[in-house]
Amino acid sequence: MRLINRNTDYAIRALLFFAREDNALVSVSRLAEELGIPYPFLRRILLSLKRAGYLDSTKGREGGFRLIKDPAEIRVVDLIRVFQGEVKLTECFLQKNICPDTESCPLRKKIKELEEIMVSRLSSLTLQELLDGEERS
Amino acid sequence: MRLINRNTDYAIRALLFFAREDNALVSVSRLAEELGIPYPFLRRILLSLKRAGYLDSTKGREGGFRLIKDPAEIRVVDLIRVFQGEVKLTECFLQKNICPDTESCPLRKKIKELEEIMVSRLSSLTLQELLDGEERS
DNA sequence: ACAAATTGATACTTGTGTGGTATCATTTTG
DNA sequence: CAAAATGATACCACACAAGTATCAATTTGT
Repeated sequence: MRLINRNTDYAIRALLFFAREDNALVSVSRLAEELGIPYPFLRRILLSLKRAGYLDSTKGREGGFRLIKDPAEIRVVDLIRVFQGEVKLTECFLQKNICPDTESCPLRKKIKELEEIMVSRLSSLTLQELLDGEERS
Repeated sequence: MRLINRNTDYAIRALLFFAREDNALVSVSRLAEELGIPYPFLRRILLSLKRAGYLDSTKGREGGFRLIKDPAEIRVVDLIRVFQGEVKLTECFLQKNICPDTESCPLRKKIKELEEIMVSRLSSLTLQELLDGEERS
């Protein structure tokens, strides 16, 4: 069971790097080298982050990506949503035929409670907080 | 992202059925029909539950499985462990090369916190509680 | 002008895990 | 002694995750 997948993980690392780099323009090739992430994989991730509004980019030689959002306003839960979809602990099969009635199933109710706790915690976790955590250690 | 998979889900439903049936001997074929679960799949699940100490069985005609544990002592977290392994939100890749130092990575620390909350909540959730929840609704 | 270096877009490959099936052996009982 | 049950294990199919490859468009240093 995995809370965040590789896409999300890499995305967070990349955004932290951009933030530490003081929002400078950084090319994928440099970033891939710095972070030890496969170049073509990272490229696709940065494109997604751009489409999601976290980065902008300039093409051509000397081009690259740049952070355009305040780390204090980048929430981990939203990054998870970009790469993995909504945070739902009760996926697919619990719903359909077997357990049609959401409200009456006590197991589903309990899992739903857990889900709400997770989402609320993840919602309050921002990249800024992760940056602060780095410095302190 | 899924907290419990199909094995665990079916296992819980099966154990609840045994409990409601007052620990009587029930054959896989009957149980499969009652719960609408594919027979051979359910069979394998019950075998696992037996090996894990929740059920015993008698062979032969008129044979079947029987619950041998108090629902108040069957914890959902342990059932998850049987079918999905330890509850770990930080699986595989966060550990190895990329982020070798467990303690210094603020993201891992946060995820670890979440994991502890989940495990503690799941540990206090027993089948008896699910049974009580059913009656009330 | 033009080649090199970059982003944009998307299709492809590969490995693993989940959900489910099939088969054969053993045991019990009407 | 056949039917019906458990015991054990091998196999199959699909989905998803992780990663690769390719081609087009854009910019810039020389």
